[in-house]
Amino acid sequence: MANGGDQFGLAERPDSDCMDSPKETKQEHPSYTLNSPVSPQTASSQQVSACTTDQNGMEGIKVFLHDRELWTKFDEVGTEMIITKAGRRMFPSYKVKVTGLNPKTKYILLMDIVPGDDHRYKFADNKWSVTGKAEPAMPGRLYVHPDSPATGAHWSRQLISFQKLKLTNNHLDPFGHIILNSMHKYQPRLHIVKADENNGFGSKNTAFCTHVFPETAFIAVTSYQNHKITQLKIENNPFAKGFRGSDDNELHRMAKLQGKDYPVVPRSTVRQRACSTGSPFTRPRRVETGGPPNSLFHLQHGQQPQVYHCTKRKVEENCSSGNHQHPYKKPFTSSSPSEGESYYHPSSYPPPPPGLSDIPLTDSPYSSDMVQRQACMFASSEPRLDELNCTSWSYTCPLPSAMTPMKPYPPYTPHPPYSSSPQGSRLSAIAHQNSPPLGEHIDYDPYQSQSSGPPSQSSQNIQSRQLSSPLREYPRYTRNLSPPLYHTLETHTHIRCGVPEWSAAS
DNA sequence: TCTACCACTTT
DNA sequence: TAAAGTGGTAG
Repeated sequence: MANGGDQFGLAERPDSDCMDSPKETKQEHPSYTLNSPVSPQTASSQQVSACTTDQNGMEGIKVFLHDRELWTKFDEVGTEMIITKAGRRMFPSYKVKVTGLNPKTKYILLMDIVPGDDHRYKFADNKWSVTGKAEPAMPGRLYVHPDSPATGAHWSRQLISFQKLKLTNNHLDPFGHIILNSMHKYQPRLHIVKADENNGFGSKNTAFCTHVFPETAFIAVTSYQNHKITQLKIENNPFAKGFRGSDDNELHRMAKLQGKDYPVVPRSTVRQRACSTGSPFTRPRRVETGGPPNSLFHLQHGQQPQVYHCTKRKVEENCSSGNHQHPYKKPFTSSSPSEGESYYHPSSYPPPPPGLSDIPLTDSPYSSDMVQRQACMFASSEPRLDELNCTSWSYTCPLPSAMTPMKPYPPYTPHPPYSSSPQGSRLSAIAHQNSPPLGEHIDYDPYQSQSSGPPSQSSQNIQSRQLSSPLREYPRYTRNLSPPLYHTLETHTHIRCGVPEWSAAS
């Protein structure tokens, strides 16, 4: 973030590597990619990392962050996202361009937001600093893109926008919004899940890959802390246009708002004590080798990033009814790719977001229905996709085991009373895996680009963790439930103790 | 730290 | 025109 890095201490990303972003005028940056569990892959050392595994058909997928320049601006100051009881959209909006998808294969695109570390922050003296240990992570929720499932051709056609995703601090949120804790750091992640008939969502080996753009990390707040962020929001968010203008205008406007006939000093002015550009949070620099930033999941020394692939498996019949085309909704109206995008490496990591298995991969009446809804949130379920059944959604949230293939989990238990559940889907595992604070669980080797190695311990660890991790059971949701609920998959994010990925400035 | 409300804006 | 998305403010 700030200072060329990021305010939160995420590893820096190579800037120069705007890879081949097709036609886009703006640069796109590939995200870090982690592949599903089956076979570990290594991210390419280049800017564009792609899923290279040839086993699950996810190889070659590249994701580019749209408007990366804007994200970077925020990141340099220390991005803050407002969270409200009713739910607040993210700004900048999370939009991506995806390439490398098989035009005829169906995919489900979803997002989740995992803890960036296990700290609670405070903003004082114009800087963020750690003020304590993080609150227990909320049940992770997945936001399934409303167009899901859709063919690769569809996803590749235009910018994919997640702008309707909303953040809330209401732990009992009934709308399916992503639940976050204020003053905590988070990292959005994108998951691409293969949804063809041979790779059903509920299958054990659902192929998927995860992409993480470090510059999209942010601290959740109930009101802006850093005035620079406020100004950036006002300057760039069309809905905040009313707050733009000259100082005089602002004074008059505020006076009017306050029913005063005299100018008042804008709060921003008062509050805004020369914000220092630097932020206490500096992301660890990426590995010396210069590979892609390993930011999120900081690499352990000597460890290589691993990409996991889920093996394909036939979709359970009841889950996937085939490939009917689902009526695509209106094309994204979001700015065209040319507006600028940052690329990022696709990171397909181990566990897909929890609850993925619950998402209808194929067009089924149900999926169609989903399509019509905005966001599909999924309550995370079991860690294992294979166990999910499409009839009812039973969500048990295990600890994010799969996330960290290489290391054992520290004794951190965000959600103490987990009821063990025999079930677990890999997808859900993904969610769980994803849940842990970034950087701690995923060992990601930016340099290893092609998958070649055996799953190694990763998968083993994942499995063992899944087995050993306590599961939390959630009520079963039937399709008769209100729409919002259906779209939400909750996953338990798990905060681990350990070295914060984003070093806190102190 | 959080919430409800406000005026203003885009959609 | 209505609905929804903005940040600011008071409490």
